[in-house]
Amino acid sequence: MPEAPEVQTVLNVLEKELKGHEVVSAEIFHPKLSASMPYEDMERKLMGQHFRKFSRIGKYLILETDDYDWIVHLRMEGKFYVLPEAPDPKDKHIHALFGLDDGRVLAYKDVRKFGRMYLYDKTDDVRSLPLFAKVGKDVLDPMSPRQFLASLPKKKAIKTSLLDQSVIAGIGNIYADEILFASGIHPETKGESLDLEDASRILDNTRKIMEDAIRHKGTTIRSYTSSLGVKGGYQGQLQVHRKEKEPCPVCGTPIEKIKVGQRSTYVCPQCQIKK
DNA sequence: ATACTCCCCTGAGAGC
DNA sequence: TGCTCTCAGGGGAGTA
Repeated sequence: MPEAPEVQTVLNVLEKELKGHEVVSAEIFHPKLSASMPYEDMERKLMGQHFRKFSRIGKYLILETDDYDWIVHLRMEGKFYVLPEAPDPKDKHIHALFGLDDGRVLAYKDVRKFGRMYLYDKTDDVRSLPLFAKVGKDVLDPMSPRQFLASLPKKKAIKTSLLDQSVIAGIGNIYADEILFASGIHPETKGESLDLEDASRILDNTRKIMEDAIRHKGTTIRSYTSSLGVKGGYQGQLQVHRKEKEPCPVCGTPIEKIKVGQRSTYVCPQCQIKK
C-alpha cells in the first residue's frame, strides 16, 4: 500500500481506531521487520505504550506513543488490520500482532516481507532522524516551482525524479504516471529541458491528484487487497496507469507501455511530448 | 552525476 | 493441469 494517498488513508484509519489505546502485548514473528533494534526489544518497548499522535512523511507512517516514535514503511504490500480478536489459525503472512487494551488486535500482514518498522526514543524533531536524511519535503507540503525546478537533476528523466523520495516524498509509480499525463509531459523528459511553467504545472497537478486520491481513499488495483478493510476508489479515476492499448481519454491515441528507470510507465505518445 | 544490476520476498497471471 | 517466465503501488547497495 505504498504511495502517499494510500499511506494517508491507512494513517487516518489507524488514528481513528488506535488513538488513546494501549498496547498490552506485542509479538513480532519476522525478525527483520524490526529494522532499528532487535525485534525482542521492539516488542518489549511497545508494551504499555499508548498511541498518542499520528502523522506521515512521504510513505512513512509515524505513530507517536508515550515514549517512542514508532515509524512504519509498508513498502510494496505491507498492510494493517484491526481485528476483534487474535486470528486463529494465524495467516502465514501476518508477521506481527499487537494486542490492545480493549481486546482488539492490530495485525501487520506483508506477503513479500519488504515492509519495515523502526522504533526510536521520542523526539521533538523526527525530521532530524537519520531515517529521514534522504527524504525530501512531503508531497503535500508547499513547494515553489522555482525550488522544485532547481531540485531536479538535470540529466535524469522527470519520472525518475518524481519517484526519487529525496526530491519529493510520497509519489510512487502510479501517481507519477498520472501526474505527468495530466501535465502533458513525457516521462523521459530531462530535468534540464523543463522550464518554470512546466514545473508549476507538475506541482499543481501533483497536489490536485494527491488530494483527489486521498478523497477517494487511495487506489486499489491488482492483487493489492485493501488494508484495514478500506477499499480505495481512485482506480476509477486513473487516466493512463495500467491502461496499455486503451484509448487516451483526451485524444484517443492508444496508451503505450514503456520502461523508465526500470519501472513500467504508461504514456500517451500524442499528449505527452518529449521536450 | 547518472544508470544499470542485483537484492530483499512471494504470488498472480500470461504463455506454452 | 502444470510448468516457466515475467511482473508487481518500494528502495537500498554495489558497480560501471
